[in-house]
Amino acid sequence: MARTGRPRAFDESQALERALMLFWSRGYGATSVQDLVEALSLERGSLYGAFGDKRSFYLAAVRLYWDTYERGLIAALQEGPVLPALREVLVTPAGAPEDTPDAPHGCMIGNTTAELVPQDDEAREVVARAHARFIEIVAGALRRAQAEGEVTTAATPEAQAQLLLFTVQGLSLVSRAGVDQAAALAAADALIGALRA
Amino acid sequence: MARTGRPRAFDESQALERALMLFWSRGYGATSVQDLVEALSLERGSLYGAFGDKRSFYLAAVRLYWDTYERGLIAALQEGPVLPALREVLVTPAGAPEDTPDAPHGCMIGNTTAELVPQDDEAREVVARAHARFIEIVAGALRRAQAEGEVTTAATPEAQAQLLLFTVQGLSLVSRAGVDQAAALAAADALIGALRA
DNA sequence: CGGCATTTTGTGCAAGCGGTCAAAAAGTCA
DNA sequence: TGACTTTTTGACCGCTTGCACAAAATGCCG
Repeated sequence: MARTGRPRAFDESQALERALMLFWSRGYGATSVQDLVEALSLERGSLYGAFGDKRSFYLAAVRLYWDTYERGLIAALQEGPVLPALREVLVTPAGAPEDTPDAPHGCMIGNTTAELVPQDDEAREVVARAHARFIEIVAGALRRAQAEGEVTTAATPEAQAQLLLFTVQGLSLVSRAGVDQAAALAAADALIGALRA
Repeated sequence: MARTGRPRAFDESQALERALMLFWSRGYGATSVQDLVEALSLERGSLYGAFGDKRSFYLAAVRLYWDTYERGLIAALQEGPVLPALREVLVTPAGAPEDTPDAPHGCMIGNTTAELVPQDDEAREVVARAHARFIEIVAGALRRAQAEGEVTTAATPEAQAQLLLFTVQGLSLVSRAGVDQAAALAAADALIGALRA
């Protein structure tokens, strides 16, 4: 049932994707509902009808972001040597050319942490879940890699995964302010090297 | 000359300190001028007269934050073994009790990076300078420690310092969303251990 | 074809925002 | 004391914000 009524005039998931890009590049506070209305080419009322208020909309975008990221992370780690894949994971957020002013910067989970988490419990949950999943996935891969002798057993896979979470979050954050590309790569290599058995 | 006119009724540097606390705990966007007026117990006009607009005020607070941090960093690294001091530097931002809702969370440089840098060149400068100084100071200490055989020479001091910047920024960011204290310490130890010669 | 359910559209609104300003107050100095 | 300079004070402004709502539009189903 419930298939009656006037149909949507816009593609909901595509609108969410565009909203994600806006929120990603400008942040939550700096993106006004007006901006969204213009960028998505729909009216205010439609937006509120489809996605609820601005906060819900933003959180939906963050969830989309994380789902996408998580899929990529799992795919990157599921086979082959782990360290090169992890190096790629680390280095990717630093790779943005940064010339276009509206290009997304940094990791959206990190942005959300900084801007929303202090006063928004739902945002905190979303972010905490993302962190937990990251550690779960990466620690799993590291455990395999330790068993195969690829990664040092000087620390537990969980501690190593936690360290990687810190590093990737820090790297993508620091990158927003501009970072010497070569220096960032050297730092990533230093970490990956330290994990090698 | 210039000693005439009605004298200030408030302590400017103390006001700046309180403003720092507010901005630190709530962020830029979530701190309204009204909040500042109430917390500092002065009127709107006085605030604008003394500090200029909200952005300038915030940036002044950030500079105060960094100056304080930098002094502490230099003091911590100037003598004795470097690695324990670095461990402390790493771990400190994770140590906040987190119970009080208005307690500052994370590193204010990191918060500024996430919230202001994308659209504020002056903020970007302040942040970039802080990053550069951090690396300069830490790399200097690491160079000494490498020479004394305390720290591995598997990577350059600069790369190691850059890695530490990423990690401390990431750790303090991630901490805002709540982090298992023990896990954070384990990760920090994993990194410090990896730097040991 | 005609009710029905739903979305679209665009206007409207109260609240809060950052920021300004003119008058009163409070010192200094001749 | 009385001009002069600066700060305080609190009212005020225009703007933008997130959000609500009523009327029109649109497609489905009996």
